[in-house]
Amino acid sequence: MTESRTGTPERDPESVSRFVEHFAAQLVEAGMARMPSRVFAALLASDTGTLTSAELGEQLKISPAAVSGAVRYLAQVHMVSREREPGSRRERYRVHSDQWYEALTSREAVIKRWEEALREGVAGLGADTPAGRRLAETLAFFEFIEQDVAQMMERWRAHREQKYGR
Amino acid sequence: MTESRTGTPERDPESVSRFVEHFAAQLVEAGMARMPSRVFAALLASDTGTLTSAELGEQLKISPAAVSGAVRYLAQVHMVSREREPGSRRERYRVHSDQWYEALTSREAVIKRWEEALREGVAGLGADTPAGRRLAETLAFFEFIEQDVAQMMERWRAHREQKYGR
DNA sequence: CCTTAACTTCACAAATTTCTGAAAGAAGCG
DNA sequence: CGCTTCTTTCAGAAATTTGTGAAGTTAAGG
Repeated sequence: MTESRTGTPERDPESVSRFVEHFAAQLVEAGMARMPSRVFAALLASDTGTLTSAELGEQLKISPAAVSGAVRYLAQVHMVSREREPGSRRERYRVHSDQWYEALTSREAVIKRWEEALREGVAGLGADTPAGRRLAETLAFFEFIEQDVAQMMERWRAHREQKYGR
Repeated sequence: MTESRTGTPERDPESVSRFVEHFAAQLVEAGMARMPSRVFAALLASDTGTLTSAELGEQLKISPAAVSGAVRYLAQVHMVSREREPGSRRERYRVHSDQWYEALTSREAVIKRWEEALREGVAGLGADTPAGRRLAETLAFFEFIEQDVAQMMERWRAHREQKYGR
């Protein structure tokens, strides 16, 4: 990696942009809206893991309105958190790894609603019908997953600690 | 559950439809397109776990073209499989639980592409930069998940076997 | 208080996606 | 073969989603 004379590794905007757009495209393909995907990718690729609205707008060439909307969504699904710079009306947005891993894997709210729909389905179709049994088994699967994913995250934390040091 | 005089549990189309639309709505909210979601939910709620194109079209009040498109997508992501009724040009579509649990949890292709994008990002930004390190850790997380999810599915199969008998 | 910087909301134009009807394409069956 | 039944493809109308500029809101700092 090339370095500037200050000792700070240089950030090639070209490389950053290539990653941001490429990674965002994958998120879009997985069902996430375009702006939130791009904003999130930009945060991931930032040095400090935080960016202000203005920085996001400039880097991604989007309006303040678009930043606002994207960030509202990302905060809602706990993929980023918002911070107020003390003594300023400027806002900072941050990716915090642990937080977004959780958001990604558990999707708790989503799974909970799937389970709810399945429970109603079992009740409506009858637990003793073939379809009812299928729905019940699907429900059992989700319940299992939900519980097991929590354990998986613990294993991940242990794994990372061992790999990167605490 | 009420039964008809034939001994077959009755399927109240009203209940079926309520479930189908409700569950499909959750899938849509999770990022899946509307028609595939509805078709999939209808299959889940069917007695045999299979339906023909015509049945799907009639039940969901959609055109043959819409069925075709939805089913093409579902087959592509391995959530349903297509079968040819022997001695007929009629096609049947089937949900097979194991199959779609796999599809849902692993999303192998998706994760692989995420990993690829992250790897390029690490290379482009430099593994020795703060951002590069963040991407590398994210990559490590996905690699860990990918491997652990496979084990989770084995645990599920064991769990189910014990719960429902093989 | 007033000014001003920053974020948010809103209405709308543009782009995209979705679903349909119609036509074309397979494949069984005589 | 050719008739018939089913499925797929395709062009386009309709609906939805997206992103913007402009106006509105909030709060810091005189």
